[in-house]
Amino acid sequence: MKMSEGVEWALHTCLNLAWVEDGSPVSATVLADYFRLPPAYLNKQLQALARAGIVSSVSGPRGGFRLAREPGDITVLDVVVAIEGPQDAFRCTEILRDAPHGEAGVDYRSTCAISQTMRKAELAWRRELAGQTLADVRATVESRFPLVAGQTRDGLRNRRT
Amino acid sequence: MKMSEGVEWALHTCLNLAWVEDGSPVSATVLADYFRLPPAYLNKQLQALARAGIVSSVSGPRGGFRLAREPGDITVLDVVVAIEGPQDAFRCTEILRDAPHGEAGVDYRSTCAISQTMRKAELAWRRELAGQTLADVRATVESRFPLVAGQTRDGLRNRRT
DNA sequence: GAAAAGGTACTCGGATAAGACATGTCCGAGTCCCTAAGG
DNA sequence: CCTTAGGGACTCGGACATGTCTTATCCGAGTACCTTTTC
Repeated sequence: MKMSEGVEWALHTCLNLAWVEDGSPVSATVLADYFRLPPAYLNKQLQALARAGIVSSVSGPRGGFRLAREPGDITVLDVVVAIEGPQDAFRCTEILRDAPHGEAGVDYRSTCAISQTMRKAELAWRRELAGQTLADVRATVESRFPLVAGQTRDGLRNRRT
Repeated sequence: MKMSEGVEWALHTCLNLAWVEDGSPVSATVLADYFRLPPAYLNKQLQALARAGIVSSVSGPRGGFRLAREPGDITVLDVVVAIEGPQDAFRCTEILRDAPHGEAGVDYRSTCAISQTMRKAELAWRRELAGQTLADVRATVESRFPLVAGQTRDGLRNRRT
């Protein structure tokens, strides 16, 4: 059970975008260079974020990506789902149906106690992630490390050609 | 982020073992045939459970697997960790270290706000799974479907050669 | 008849292939900006 | 000098290789039981 590494990239990149005060787009190349990541692959992740409506893309010179919504309206869960997909980690394949007394018409995804337990746990996980918005994370960082906001802004600006 | 299918197999199989009142071992072949699963592959999962001390194995004819502890002392988390491994789904690779102002000596796994958020969510997930023992699951099923316990016992007994 | 040695069949256990998914890369479609020519 | 058409460069977007992990299978090590032989 390994989460895609792109989730980490996407979260940090979204946080960086949240620090760009003017809504000017930042190219995938600049965003990738900031963390020394493969530009083309980060671009791929950003496309997923764009499809999910978290960032909006601008083509052409001076183009790039910007946050499509306010940081307070973007939860960490939104980003995770955008990259990983909406499916749960635990997928009940309803093996009870193949058991001796299994019946074809029953929906074992909802009746099976094990499936319920796993789903309940994932729900708790999602609840935690949905309770943290990008604005919350940004505020946490700014209160602990006040310099970071300015450093990031400058770092991204200097990398723009 | 997909959890191994073996987790579902292992949980259902452990639950079946919890219904074998006498501690007689049940072979992997019988356990696999009960759900029409590939025997050799289920055997592999059972080996992982044995390494984790959840089941104990007996070699030779009339051998097989039995629960190594009381069902009340086996949590769902124990089984999941035995199959999936102890590592978290989200692995912080500390990309902040490669950022412009990143420092080599800092442990970003503990300071990074994003890493903390993800870890907190996984902790909530683990807490849910650790709160459910195999005895709890068994009791839930028995209260809702009183016939299942006897059916499972008979089903496993009949498959023994 | 009882005991012991040997063989046999059945079990787990780890080493070994095949497939699926995440990772990484490349080139094309679209867009804006700059340049330059013409009015 | 102003307008406008054209070229060029830069961006996203999706299609195409590669690596790693899950899935699946196979054969060997070990053990209990049964058979057979001997006392």
